[in-house]
Amino acid sequence: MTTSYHLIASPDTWIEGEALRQLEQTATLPGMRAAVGLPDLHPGQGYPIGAAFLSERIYPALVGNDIGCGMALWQTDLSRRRFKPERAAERLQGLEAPWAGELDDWRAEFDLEPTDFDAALGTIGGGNHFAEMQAVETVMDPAALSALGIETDQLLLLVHSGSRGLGESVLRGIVDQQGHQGLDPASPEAIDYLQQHDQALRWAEANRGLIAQRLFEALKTVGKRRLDIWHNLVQPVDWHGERLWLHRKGAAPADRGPVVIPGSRGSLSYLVQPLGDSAHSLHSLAHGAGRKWKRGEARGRLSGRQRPEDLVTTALGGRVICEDKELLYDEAPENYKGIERVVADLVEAGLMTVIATLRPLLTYKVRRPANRNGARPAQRQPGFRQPQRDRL
DNA sequence: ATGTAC
Repeated sequence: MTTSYHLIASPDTWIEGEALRQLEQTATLPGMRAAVGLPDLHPGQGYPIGAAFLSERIYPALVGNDIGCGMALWQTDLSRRRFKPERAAERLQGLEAPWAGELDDWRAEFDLEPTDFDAALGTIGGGNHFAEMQAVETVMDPAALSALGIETDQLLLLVHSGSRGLGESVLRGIVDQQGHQGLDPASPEAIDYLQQHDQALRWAEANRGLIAQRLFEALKTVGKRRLDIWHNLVQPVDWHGERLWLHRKGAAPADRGPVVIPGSRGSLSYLVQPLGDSAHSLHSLAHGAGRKWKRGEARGRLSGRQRPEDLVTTALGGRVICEDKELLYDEAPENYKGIERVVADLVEAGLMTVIATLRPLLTYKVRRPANRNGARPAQRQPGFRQPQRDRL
């Protein structure tokens, strides 16, 4: 069966040919009913990222390895006026190490069995994952903002992370056994995969919660969770009376209330209100700006123009903690499409409205990465330099 | 994306 795909993006939005080819190819998989590319669509490992798929069968490889990856937003009680990014950065240390506290309460709260990966519970991970202190920049919908319980004079914490090694092991387990084929939802393999997948969703949610708690403790504040949204998952849906499977791979849900669509660390993030009937978009939205350049290409592309010390401050005046040079280049704002275009596409498609924009003040990625030889600790990060406000 | 593959 060949299913046509639907792309939600204006002609002005640049989308890589390889991503479209992957979207088209994925739409031809057996049992596929609908495939939607969102404006942050970009190539993944065989399957595109920034897409949603509706199918009769369950495709673990479409969800990918980071099952349960998503965004969570907290309201803190830190005054935005009194916040000193450099002081806060000094307090944020050792978040890569296993959490020293007791995990039993976390497991109980999120209904988790102990796993071999629990030492990573409460750690951010690599790639595009981060924890970021943000300030409300512009409010477009004050009523929706206060309904969410968000105060404009106190900082927010946005956490983007997933299920770390656990999701990876769940995917590897099923792919080693079944390859990339779609699973019959009634089969024992599918039932077993879904049970592990659902646990990985809860683990990822708990992970974001513990990451947030560790930052709150370091910054001597507290926070209240305002939303926690998965963008990598598969779930059953009732589609006109039929039970089908909705896969989201880097796609935020449009049917779970407000979501945050972050830009790169150098641009604003958008807190948005999904709208109305979004069946043609498979009840999905973009999950971010979308990469423009592949990981690993960035250093070669940028290192001639920008040094590491240039990359630890952003055009919006934000401070970045990232002591892994490769990662610092890989996640530089230049690697990402403009979030403004992505957001405009979704608004013009009638899929959402903007509640508020959020400004990144301090982005935590990683300190002291494990060296390839495991020996020499990373160089101390260069000091904070005053951002160039005139570029705003 | 990942206690990464060789």
